[in-house]
Order: sequence, then C-alpha cells, then structure tokens
Amino acid sequence: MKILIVEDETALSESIAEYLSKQEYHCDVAGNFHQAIDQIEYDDYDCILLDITLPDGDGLKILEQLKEDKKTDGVLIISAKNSLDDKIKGLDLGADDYLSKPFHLSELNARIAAIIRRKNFEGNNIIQFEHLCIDTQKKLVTVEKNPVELTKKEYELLLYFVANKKRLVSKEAIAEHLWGNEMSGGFDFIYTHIKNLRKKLMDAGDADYIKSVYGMGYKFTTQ
Amino acid sequence: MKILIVEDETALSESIAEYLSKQEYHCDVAGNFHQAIDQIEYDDYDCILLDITLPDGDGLKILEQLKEDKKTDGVLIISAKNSLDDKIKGLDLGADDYLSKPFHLSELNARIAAIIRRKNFEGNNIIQFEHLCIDTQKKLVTVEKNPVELTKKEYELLLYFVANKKRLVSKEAIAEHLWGNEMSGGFDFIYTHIKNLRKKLMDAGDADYIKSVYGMGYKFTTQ
DNA sequence: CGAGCTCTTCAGCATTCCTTCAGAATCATT
DNA sequence: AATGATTCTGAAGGAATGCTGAAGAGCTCG
Repeated sequence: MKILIVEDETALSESIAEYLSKQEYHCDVAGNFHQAIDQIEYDDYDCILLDITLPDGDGLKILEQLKEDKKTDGVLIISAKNSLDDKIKGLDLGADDYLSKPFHLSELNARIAAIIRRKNFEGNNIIQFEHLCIDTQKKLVTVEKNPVELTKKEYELLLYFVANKKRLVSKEAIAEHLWGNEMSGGFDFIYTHIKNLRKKLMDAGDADYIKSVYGMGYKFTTQ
Repeated sequence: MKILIVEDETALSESIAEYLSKQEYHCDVAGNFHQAIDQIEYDDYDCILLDITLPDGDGLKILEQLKEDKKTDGVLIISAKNSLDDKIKGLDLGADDYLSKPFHLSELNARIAAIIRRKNFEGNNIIQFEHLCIDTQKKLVTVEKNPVELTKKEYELLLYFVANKKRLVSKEAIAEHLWGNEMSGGFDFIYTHIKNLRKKLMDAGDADYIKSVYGMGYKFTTQ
C-alpha cells in the first residue's frame, strides 16, 4: 500500500510518514506543488494525503489536476482551513474525505484504512492497469479483453510487477520475492520467465509493459 | 557530511571541529557574522552549528537570513543564553534543535546525528535542485519534468555532483568516488561520462548544470 | 509409469555500456 | 599570437549484461 503525503510543514509530514510506515504503509513525501505533480505523474498511490495550503500553489489545483486524470480516488484532504467552504470545494472536486488540522494520528489512520477498504471493495479484487486486467479471485488475466493464460510463476511475477508498477525493480528484488532468496546460479530463470510473460502479454495486446533498464532491473509501465 | 561551525570563541570552535572531524564529518568554521553569511552563500551544509552570541551581529540574524533562503533545515543553535525566550525565538525561526553551553561533545554529536538522520529521512525519496529532480527510490531523474535516462555510471556521477552541489570537486575526488582509486591511465573516462551526462541533462532542459573549472575540476551549480 | 506441463539450465547471440584513444578545441601563460 | 597544458569530442574495441531457443529436470495427474 503506497501513500503520498503532500505537505509543506516537514515536521508534520515527517511524523505522519514515520507513523504510517510503522503501519506497514509505504510512504512518499512531496513538500510542494511541483514535487506532488511529479510524484503523481510517475507513480500510482493507493491514497493521497493532500494539504490544501501549499506555498507554491494551491493544493486544490493538485486536486483539479487529479480530477482531469481521473485519479481522485483515495484523496484525503488535510487542511487548517476548516471552513465549510473549503470542505465543499474539496469534496466537489472528488476528494474522498476531509480532515482538519490539528488531528490525531490514530484518526488519520482510521480514515486511511476506510478509504483503502472502500477502494478494495469497489475494485472487487480486480486490478486494472491500462488495458491489462487481473481478477485476483478467478486468477484471470486479460489484455484488451483477450484472455492470457499464465503459469504460476508468470502470474506471481506479473502481480509483483503490478504491485510495483512504474517503479524500478531490481532482479535481486524479483528473485527474493519469487524465490525467497534461495538463489543458486545467476538470474537466468528470471530472464526466461520475463521473456515468456512478455511474449504472452504482447501476443494478447501489442504493448510491451515490461521495460528493461540496463544494469538496473525492470520497470512495469506504459511506453 | 558537511558541517558549518559558526562560533567566535576559536578555542571552542577548534575543539568542536577537531572532534567532529574524527567522526568523519567535514567541518568548516566561521568566526563572525560575515564569514558565516559568505560560507552559507557559497556552500551547502548538512548541518549548521550556530552560536547566537556573535561579536559583529546577532546569530539570530543569520537564522533570519537562512529562513529567507529556506535553508533552516539542519540548524542547531548553541548558546550560553539558555533562557526559554531565546530558545523559543530560535526554534520559531526554524532551527531544528537547541543546545546550551556548556555541553559535552558526545551530546553535540548525538544531536547532530539526529538532525542528519531526520534530514536524510526527509530527503529519502526526492532530491531536488533547481529544475532537476532525482527520485532515489525509483531511480528516476527528470529535468523540467522531462525524464532523463541515465546509465549506472552517469547516475552515480550525478548523485555525487548533487551531494557536493555548489562545491568544487576535483577529478581525483570523482575518480576515487566512482572507481575506488583503482585508476590506470588518465582521466579520459571521466571526460566521456561528463560529456554524456551533460548532453542528456541539456537535452531534457537547457541549462548546463556542470561547470568546468580549468585545472581544478567541476562544480555542479546553476549559471 | 508415462504424458503433459512447468521450471530451470545452458550456450550462443544481441544489445548496451564502459573504456580507450587520437585529434580538435579551449584555456592560461608568455 | 604562440605555446603547452588541459579539456572536449566522436568513433571503435572490448566488457558486461540481457535475450533467445532448445533441451533437460521436476512436478502433477490420470
């Protein structure tokens, strides 16, 4: 579960990040408007904590941007402005919830849990990424509505990629995740599995989701 | 790790510098208001030890200056004035911590370690410098929001430059850092890597961050 | 036990990157 | 301006990494 914290007061964002990290969330912090836009552009988050009062651009503008990209799911607004007006504006723009400063971390935690629960329930165990669709209950994978038949390892590999979509993952990380760091020789089997997964996905649609990064690893993304 | 010590009592500043140097910190000393301002302007520090009671200007003024430049991160105030009033003033102006004279060097060390740890945690994901943005987790580099694809060595080189931004770095230092002082011939590979890195950064944005200083080395900075 | 599938190993090939080098360009000094 | 030192550039060989297809090993199920 990845959470983006958009907050200019470093003391606050830090303590939130520290607290949430202990709750097994993976946190990124953006301290200003531009960082936030960049992060949102390059990664997908399960939940975004958004401070409306940022120094270099109104947090509401970020929300507008998110609305354009249809990514407003899971946005929780944090703000010192607890006027009804702001609250309405925020929720109008598609935010999921609203929390006024100051707040207890435990309450924040509860709200986040609620948002994520709702998102998961809504998504009904179906993970979607571009034209790729994974039904984790039926273990059914489709690309552009064409079914893709994967082996167990290929399926696990795909899930790992999707869970870390748009992120660079090293071969070591993949190996550790799929084989539990019992590695004998080199990374030959990873090459083979990736080759096979790639082929199956490209046969179904014709986009190569798996990008190789020389000397670094792989990145599951578009283009 | 670079630390600036702003302190007029040379006996004290010297013993601090000596102690911290042994802890693998790189120390600069400023003995008065103007020296401090110059140093801060010229270089970036991971931590600034600031004595409030300076002869030619109040240390708090330095803090105000730092606040204007938004560089108050990592400031540790040292002062004989241990009144609550001064403490509050200092922390209000954005200082991270406050230490009253006299103090044990070991305590100073602990506080510095805490500050640097916190700063690193903060900067965990994103390093930003002008229009350059480096996400160290995703290993994603952007200039003016354009992604820049770097090779391993180029990426390491960039990280080294950014870690020593605004500082003159010699070819020898770069070589030692990237190749671990196993050098065969001249510095031809550095030339090549810098050329390539420069080209990629300038293709993405159009500012040359890497300034060559004839006979000295390089400086990563603007203009 | 053996057919069918999956996982792993391996060797050869392809790609990308690192380094080297020579010549051109730049700079400081005379 | 001329000189020598330093830096930049583009091209090319070699090293490292990744990809591919095929074949063997392991597993499951009738």
